[in-house]
Amino acid sequence: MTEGFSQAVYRVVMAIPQGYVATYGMVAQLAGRPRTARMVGGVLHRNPQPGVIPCHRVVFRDGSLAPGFAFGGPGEQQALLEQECVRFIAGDDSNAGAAGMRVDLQQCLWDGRMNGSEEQHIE
DNA sequence: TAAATGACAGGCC
DNA sequence: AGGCCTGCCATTT
Repeated sequence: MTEGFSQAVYRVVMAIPQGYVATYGMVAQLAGRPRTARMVGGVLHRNPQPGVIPCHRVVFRDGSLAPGFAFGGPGEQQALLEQECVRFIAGDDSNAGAAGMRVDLQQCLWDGRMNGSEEQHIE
């Protein structure tokens, strides 16, 4: 199996707790390859185990999502994140105006730290 | 076997 | 501040 790296990526993505998001670069680093952010996305696109790997929790370094390459739909990914209590920045509050909907990495960026147990409970 | 591609990231203009 | 270009590295054909 030459998918050792893919396996690591799946494991990391699956370890992302609810309400949190991780960047491709972060996942890559946790997977053991700090410079393979592109690979992470490629792996998720190749074999996104449906229902097993929450690829919607993986976002860009800017907090943006993959444009047009979502698993079920560009809006679907964002909706899922909102469903997990992930805050979104609409660039409407009190900050630099104008800024496509981005995930609030300031609050929901995963620390790469697990919750003690090695498996999270998905309701 | 080698070359091209690709769900990114960071730096530069 | 925003947009463009290049670099990195594993997988695929």
